Amino acid sequence: MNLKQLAKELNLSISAVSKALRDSHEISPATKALVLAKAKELNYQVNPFASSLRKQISKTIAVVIPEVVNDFFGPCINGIESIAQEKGYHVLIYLTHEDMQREIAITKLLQNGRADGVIVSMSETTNNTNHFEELKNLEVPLVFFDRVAELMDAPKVITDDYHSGKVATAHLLENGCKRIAFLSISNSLSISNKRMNGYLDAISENNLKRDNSLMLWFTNDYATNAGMIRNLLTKKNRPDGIFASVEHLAITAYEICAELGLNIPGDVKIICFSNLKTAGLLYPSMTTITQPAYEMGREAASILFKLVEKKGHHFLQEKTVIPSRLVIRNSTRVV
Amino acid sequence: MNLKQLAKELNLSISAVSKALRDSHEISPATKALVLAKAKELNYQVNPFASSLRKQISKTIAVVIPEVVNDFFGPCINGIESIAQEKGYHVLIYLTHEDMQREIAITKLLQNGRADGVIVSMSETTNNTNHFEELKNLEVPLVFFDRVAELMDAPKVITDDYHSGKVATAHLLENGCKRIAFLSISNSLSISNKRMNGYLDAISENNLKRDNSLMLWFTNDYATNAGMIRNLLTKKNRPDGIFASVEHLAITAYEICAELGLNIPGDVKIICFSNLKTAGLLYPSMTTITQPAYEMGREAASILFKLVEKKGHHFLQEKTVIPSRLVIRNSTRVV
DNA sequence: ATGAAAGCGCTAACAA
DNA sequence: TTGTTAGCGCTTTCAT
Repeated sequence: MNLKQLAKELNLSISAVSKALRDSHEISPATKALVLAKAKELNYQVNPFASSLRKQISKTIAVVIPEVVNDFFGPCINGIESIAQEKGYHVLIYLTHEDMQREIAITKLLQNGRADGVIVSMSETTNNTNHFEELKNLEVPLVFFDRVAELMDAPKVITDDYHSGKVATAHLLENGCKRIAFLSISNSLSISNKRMNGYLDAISENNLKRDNSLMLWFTNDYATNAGMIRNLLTKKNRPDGIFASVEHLAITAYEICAELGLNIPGDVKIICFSNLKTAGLLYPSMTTITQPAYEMGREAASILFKLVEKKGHHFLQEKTVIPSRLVIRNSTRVV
Repeated sequence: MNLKQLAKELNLSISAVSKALRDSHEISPATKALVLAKAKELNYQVNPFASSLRKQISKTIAVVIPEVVNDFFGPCINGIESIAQEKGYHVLIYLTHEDMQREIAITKLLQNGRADGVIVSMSETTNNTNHFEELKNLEVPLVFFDRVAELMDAPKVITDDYHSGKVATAHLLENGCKRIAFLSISNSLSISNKRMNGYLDAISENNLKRDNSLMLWFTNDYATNAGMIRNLLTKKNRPDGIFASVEHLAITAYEICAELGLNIPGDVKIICFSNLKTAGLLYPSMTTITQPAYEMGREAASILFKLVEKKGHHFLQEKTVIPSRLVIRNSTRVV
């Protein structure tokens, strides 16, 4: 069923029908009604390719991400898709599998107008951004999120690690902690440092003294880590609060507490970063800070659509920082 | 950059260039080389809309799923996308948010050839399949996975719950368990029963007697559930193995064991269904059965492409059952 | 081996 | 208010 057939059925010209369907002001209400009714009756749907070819608009955006295996990118897709659905756009998904070569191949595919805009979270192995620059030069609107190309002149959506660190620490302070340990891994310095600065500022703003013996950087070896935490928790001046910047360190701490007979949250309060939906279930007495994945997806999509709708006008180049969420899960137990 | 411009640059006709680019046998090797070189130089990319319009083929598939928030649909997308990328197809994602009305709206969007085929996992609220029948009548290849439309004549990819139940139970038996409890929720009877039948058959095949007091169906209330498990574990003939058909029941059991001073896996061995990547980390002494989400995605996509490539020939209508995986996580501890 | 031309289905400028 | 027509860029048949 196409316009031609529909027009014939209605004894109207193709263009009249086309205009009626798009609610053009130059078509009489009566005709419009007629056309709409017939279109519905015959289940007419515009051919997206003809339309896109003619209008040079795809009504489609592309999302280029590493994988969809963790608790972050899934909700991101949800956020992006929800905005796209609102705006009547379609969403193409491309996975790089953390491989720069695939990322390059994918951006090639997007150089021909298949998508009106692209949302990207870069692969781990990506060490230059020429392929993204190419896209940009082709006037394809581009928004980065989470794993952003720092040096590129394009909108970026990231979480606020400093703020998260501060909020997490403040939460423990508000709950009576006086000696808060900061547990971190050292492999992504920028994030760790931001979180640590939040931690330090929260402490000084509460007129407490910084204690370097409470700040620990961990390895990739479980036994070593467990030992470090055991040391921390058995010394006479042990912390009454633990802020773990990574989930697994919190879990280890959780276990060591159990081993040492320390009560959570009675003796030690633990807070950590986690996007695990079931974290509350798993650790009823642990508080978590959640990356606002869904919101980041929505924000990235919103920015992209602004660019798409004013195609070529790169008026929005700054970084958008979305605060993480403090999720206090220890009050309710959901089963 | 389009064919016309490229042809002009080369002093060739549009059709010659087009043919050369698609490696037609009616173009001389010399010309082909010339064309390819120029195309690369000028970064020519075919316009997908013109091509699709002309060929009536989109080189795109659509995936219609409820959400991407859990540990199941994420890996599914990975599986689907990996096959699509191999085949040179693009992947459109549509989320129903468990809402039948959205699902209907989405299937409407797919009635105009935008996708060459559709992979569906139905929304919870979907109570009839007219919208899918419509798609099918339009000769759009359709494959269901996980949440399948039982009554529809279309390929379906599901997991093998009976087999999973059997394997889980057998695993405990092989590890010396004699009295294995079966913990289940009652809200999805079909799945529960299948898993239970696997459990029962494994038991009888090992010449053990069925003990109905070891089979428990739980509620949605944590306290009640905890009480039931506490009862189970404190009676004199307590089980030495627990097969939980749902993750949270296993966790509760895990906690009650701790509370009662029962050793895991020394006194009680626990196995449960879980797609949580971190399950092994969280519960080093617990074994899990994993839904093969990634494989299901790949399988669904494979079947779909068979249909797409022989469009209209619905030669593959049977159910594909993919066995779940037994993941023994207690041997290694990944941090 | 190359080129001319029709047309996929739609939109929009222009005519009537 | 409605109709005519010229493409959007590509593929493909048919001619050369």
